[in-house]
This record gives sequence, structure tokens and C-alpha cells, in this order.
Amino acid sequence: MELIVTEKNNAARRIADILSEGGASTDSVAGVNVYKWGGRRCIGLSGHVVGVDFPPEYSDWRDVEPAELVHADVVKEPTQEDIVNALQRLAREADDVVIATDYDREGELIGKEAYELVRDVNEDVPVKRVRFSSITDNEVRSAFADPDDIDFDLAAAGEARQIIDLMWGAALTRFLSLSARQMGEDFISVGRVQSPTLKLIVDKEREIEAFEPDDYWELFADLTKDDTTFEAQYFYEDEDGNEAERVWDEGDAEAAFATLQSASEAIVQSVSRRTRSDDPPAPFNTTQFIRAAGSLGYSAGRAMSIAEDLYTAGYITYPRTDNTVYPDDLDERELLAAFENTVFGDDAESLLDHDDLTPTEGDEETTDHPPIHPTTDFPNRNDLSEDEWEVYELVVRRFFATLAEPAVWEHLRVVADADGESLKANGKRLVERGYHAVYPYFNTSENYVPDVDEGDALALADPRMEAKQTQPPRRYGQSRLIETMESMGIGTKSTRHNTIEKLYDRGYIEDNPPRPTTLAKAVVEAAEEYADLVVSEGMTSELEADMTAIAEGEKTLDEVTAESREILDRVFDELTASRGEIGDHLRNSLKADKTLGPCPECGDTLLVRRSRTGSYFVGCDGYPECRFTLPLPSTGEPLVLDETCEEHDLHEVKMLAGRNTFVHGCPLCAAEEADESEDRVIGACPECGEEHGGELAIKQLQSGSRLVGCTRYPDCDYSLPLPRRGDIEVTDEYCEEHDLPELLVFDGEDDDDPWELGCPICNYEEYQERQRQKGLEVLDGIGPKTAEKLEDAGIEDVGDLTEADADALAEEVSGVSADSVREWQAKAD
DNA sequence: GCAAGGTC
Repeated sequence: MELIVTEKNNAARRIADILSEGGASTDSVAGVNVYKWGGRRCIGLSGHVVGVDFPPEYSDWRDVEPAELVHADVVKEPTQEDIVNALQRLAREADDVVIATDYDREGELIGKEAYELVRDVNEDVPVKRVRFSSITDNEVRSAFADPDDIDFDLAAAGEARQIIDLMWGAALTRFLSLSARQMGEDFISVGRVQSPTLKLIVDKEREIEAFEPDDYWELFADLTKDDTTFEAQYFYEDEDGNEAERVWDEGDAEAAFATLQSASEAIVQSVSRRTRSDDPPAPFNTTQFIRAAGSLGYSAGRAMSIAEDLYTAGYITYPRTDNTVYPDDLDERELLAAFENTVFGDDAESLLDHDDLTPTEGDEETTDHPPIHPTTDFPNRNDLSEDEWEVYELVVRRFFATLAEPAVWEHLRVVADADGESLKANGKRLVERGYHAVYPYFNTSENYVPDVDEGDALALADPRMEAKQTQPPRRYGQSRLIETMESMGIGTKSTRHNTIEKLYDRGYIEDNPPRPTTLAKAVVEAAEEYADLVVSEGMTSELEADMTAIAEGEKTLDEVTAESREILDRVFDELTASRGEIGDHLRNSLKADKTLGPCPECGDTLLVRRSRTGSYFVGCDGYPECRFTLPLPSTGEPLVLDETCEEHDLHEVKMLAGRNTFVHGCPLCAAEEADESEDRVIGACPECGEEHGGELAIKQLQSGSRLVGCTRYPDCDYSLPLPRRGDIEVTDEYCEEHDLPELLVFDGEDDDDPWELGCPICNYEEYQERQRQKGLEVLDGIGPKTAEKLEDAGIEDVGDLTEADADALAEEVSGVSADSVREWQAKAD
């Protein structure tokens, strides 16, 4: 039997399909899909199925000096037992093994890992390697007709990366975490890719903080030819002889303004026309896809998650690619034709009308995967969610755009003179829509300037002088960050978006676009001071050079890792000498992220703290001497804002809870407001009214939440939820069933149209019923395996989860991603 | 429990 091993299940199925000419059947070996025909079996791995780690004696952080990890053994252990088992079971009976993993460095390493698993159980079976740059009939067949050998040097280059990343990452992560005494889930994480990325964000923030705005002025006036009026801007020639619009001196601006005010006309000095070609964009690689989806409002992680789903369903090609040149074997005309009878039919036909269909090309041409493009499988719109459809349409239209004509713009520039001061107007008109006709995602707004002639006298009216200030640099948005990472060569197409997610999870960045926390600044500072290499892109470029040397046989894995160990030893000499200092610095920063301001009771500092049960509250740093506390809302993760409350000098708090994120404000104000607000009694308590005379009242709690609760609390804890926002009005209408008044909620915007909440008991019952139905519906869509995992974690109803719960859940339940939980929640909405 | 890289 011949055993073929691929990098992923999808590739296994498609290769089996090609080699068997559609005759392969699907088998399950140890729960893993295996494709079978004639004397052949084909199994797909799931990327790396083994991973590197230190031996177990190094696993206790407190027992091991982090510097010891530099010289610890690095061992490989299976991480996907089921696939390893299936592979080895098949390998025992194999007479021949063919490694058909992806054609890149990581693919060579994954292939070598498979080779070693095969060797463990079958010492003699010949193992060959095939390489093809796309899974097409021709390429696959010719690769299999002429197999090659595994490139062990190339695989060793990948192994060196694994070892060095683990060694540096683990040793430094443990060192910083131990120094700051930050263990458990809030450890302080450092790594070759994440730390330089974090430095990018921190450096930008430093620029913003150091930025001092300059005042300047800009002047405008309206010019009219015949009945057409257009806006013109004042400009002058600066010291370097360049055209400038910003006037840096107020006196100069006012002088020019006075001239414009006294002038009643401007004489046209010059008119120039130019046509400009606006070329269609290159095919999508991962980064450019993320950028385009970002402009539609998708986060990088969400865009990739949707793309992966579309890929798995067969509607688009593999979304993780650096390639921006379509491969030779892609028949663009045939692919376009597949859209003829779809909603994209008109656009496809307009392109098919062209005799010449030459696609655009980007700079990067790699061989592992094609640029992202749609397949000939057209989805049924009802099978896709709205987001999925929107992203799919983007991919289709981008493919169209790469085959479309350039657009043509006509620029018209008019310069006029008003008593010695210059005014200009730049008009632009889209004369040929070109690719914009099929790709409507770019701005094509025009600016109309009428046809004028040299010497024309234009009426000048309404001169304006606008005072402005220079703006600080913009923060990196997620997609710009990913583009910068790509240009620096850090991370890979498959990991860059995960790195950003990781920075959020680790408490290094918050909000979108991401802002660094105080902790992030402290970690970057500590690294810059004692281990600069960790936050420099130099670490990656040196590693790349070393990996190339290993792949080309100029260096060995052992030489490269030994060099790296020596450098890391020296880093640790310095770190260890300053351990106390580093720890203090990190601890102070961690505290600063949680600091609210002065304690009203003792003057010490109020901090956001976490109780043993995991809930957040505000407590005094002077505890246990000072026992002052304030509650915080029960939903979400607290984030201390820059804004402070004037009355108490305390920072405001925002509760991050995904879609339900809200600003709680100053916790002391919230508590005082609750103390001052009177409970409004609305009826008898259904639980204890008859027996003890308990009554239901609308209450405002110190934590900011409101509820309908029993006046005998805490003896009776009967309660019903109320919305956090809006004024509640008690009406004269009573619910017949519960004998309680109907409630109205005025939520600011429209006083004429309040939310009719009704009887609070009926409302709560309806709410529970809705949640139950959503939960069931959503669970239906989850699939049996995941549902089982959720049940194991004690969760029966996804609809009940808050988004903060969802994140925790994703962490707890292995194999469930935060993204997918969010998706279920979106469905539950 | 640490990294980064595959894949789901």
C-alpha cells in the first residue's frame, strides 16, 4: 500500500480526487478521514501534529531559574494524538510513503515530522517527497510521476526557528513574570514576533504623546464663472520655492485675508488639463484582503475567520497566501464565465466582452498558494450569513477588478490672481469608470471645476480664513499594523492577525485602533533597556539569515542554536543583575493601569481589584487598614479611562463587554446617586407579600444597575431585571395577571416613542423564553462535537452568555475559538 | 501556565 501524507484534510481530499480520477472513497481511521482507492491511502495532517517543549522537570516556574531554560533540552511531543495515531497505524502497513505537504519551509518541516512518525513504526519503508505549487491535475500528476527526497536542511531551518522561539520566549516570559510576581493567567508575555509588534504600537504612542501641535491658517474663497460657483484655496510660494497652502504666521494670514476681502474678482492665470490613468488593484494576498475587509468594518481576526469558512465551504481559494500573481494554470476567462448566470452576471459579461484579459500582478510571486480568488462553485446566498456574503462579494469583485481596465481621471487645475494673492482650484472627473464599475469599494467622488479660460475675470465672494492645528500621527489600525509587520518581515500570513489578538488578550493593548496599556510601555521599556534584541525586528532578520544558511547547508542547526544560546546567556547576565529594579518597574505599571484616584476615606489610592470569586470591585490600596470599597457592574472587564470626575478626582471606568460595552463613569458618583435615589414601590412581592408584607420597588444599586426587588431584601431576594439606561416611568395601567403597573423606558433619543417594557414580571418571563429559544436555535447550529464540549463545561445555553463570558469560554473549552463564540452570539441576536 | 507556526 502507498501512503500519501498532506498538510491538511482539504488537500488530502483534493489530491485523492485527482489521482483517483474521482474514484476515492472516504474511510475513517482512528476517527481521522482517510481517502482510499486502489492500493493507495491519503491522509491529511492538521499542520504541525507534534510540538516542541521542555522536559517535564522544567515545568514548574518557581522551581526553575528562567536562565536554566537556555540550556534545557527541547523535546518533541505529539499535540494531535488522534492524527498521529491514525498516521502511524497506516504507516505500519505501508510499502511506500509519499510526503505531499505544502511547498514552503514550514511545509518541509511538517513533512519531516510526518517522516519521523513513520520511521518510529516502520524502519524500512521508503519515504519520498513531492512538491507542487498548486493542487491542479497537471501539477499534481507530474509531481507524483517524478518524486523527490525530503530536504532535511530546509526542515532543519524550520526546527532552528522553533527552538530559538521557544527558548527566548519561554525564558524571558518566565523571567519578567517572576520578577513582577505576575503568575497564573496574568503572566507577562514576550516573544520574537509579539514584542517588536508591541514596540511599533508603543513607539507610535510615544510620538503622539510627544507631539506638540502648531497653529496654522488656511484661506478659501468662492469663485464664479457665469452661474457656476466653485471653491478655491489660497496658496503661496514658500522659502524653498514650493507651493504651500498652510500659513504659519497669523499676521501673514490676516494680510492675505484682507486682500481677498477687498478683491471683488480674480483673473485666471493658468488652466491646465491632464488625464491620469488609475490602474486596477493587484490580486489579493492575505494582508491586502484583510485591509480591504477592514475598510468594510471587519477586524483582522473576523475577516480571516470568515475567509476560512468560505474556503472550507469551497467558495474561495486558500486565504493564507503571500502571492499576488495568478498562476499560469488559472484560466481567468473560464472562471469569469462561471459567474455569467449569477447576480454578478452583468459585471462578468462586461469583462468577458474584452478580447484581452490580462490580470494585474503584484510584487510578490510565491508558489505555495494562488492569490485569494473565488472558485467556480457559486454559493447559494441563503447558505451564507450577511457578513459571509459581503466578504465573498468582496473577493469576487476583487477578482473582477484585477481583469478590468484602468480608470481614467481628468484633472483640471485653475490658478487665479486676486490683487496679487494666488488662488487655486483642482477639479477631477472620472471619465472612464474602468475597474471601479466592478469594484465599488474605492472612493470615486469628483470635484467639479468649470471650464474657464486664461484671462477670464471670475467673481470672488465669501472669503474664509480657517484656524487649524497640525494633528498628531495616527495610531496604527489593525490592517495598517499587519501591513507594517509584513513589510518588516515579522510573523507570517497565517499568524499576524493572531499576534494582534494575543496582544489584546495579554492586556498589552485595548480599544480599536489599539492603544498600549501602561504595562505594555513598561515591558517595552524594560526590554529596550536590558534585552533590546527582543523588541527589535533585527531578531527576525538575523533568524531569517541563519535559516537561509541552514537551508543552503552553510551552517548547521546546532551551530545556529548554540550561537543563539550564547547571546541569550549574556542577556540573562544583565537581566539577573537588575532583577529587583525590573520587577518594581513592572509592578508599578500594573498598578497604574488600575489606579482610579484618591480614597475618600483615607486619601490613599483606590484601585480596581478582583475578588476571590472573580468579580471586580474598587478597593483601597491601604487595605487592610482602610476597608473602603465600591462595587462595579457585574458585566464586562473594567477599563480605567483617562477622563476623571471633577467632583471626586477619580478616573471613570468603562466596562468592556463586546457589543454590550458601556461607560460606567465615576464609581463613587454612581454609588452616591444610588444612595440618593428613593426606592419606588410598585406593588406586592409575589414571593413574600402575603406572608410578610414584602413589597416590590424599583431600586438603583451602587454598582449602577437597576432592578425591581423586594423591600425586605436581604430577607427576601426576589428580583426582576431592568435596563441600565433610560428614565423609567410607572404608568397607571396594571397587568391583570400580576397586579403590577406597566413600565415605560425613555431612552433619550425619542421621547414620543418610549420602550413599552410592560409589567416587569411578564417582561422577564418573555425575556427568559426568548433566551431559551435563541439558545436552542444557536445550539442547533453548533454541531454535536462542540455542543458536547460546551455541555462538559456546564453550558447549555449560548444565548445567555455575555461576551466577556464568551471569551472566558473560548479559553476554557479547547477547540472553541472566541471568534466562533462571537458568531453564535451574533446569530442569537 | 511560557513562543510561533501550522490548521479548524
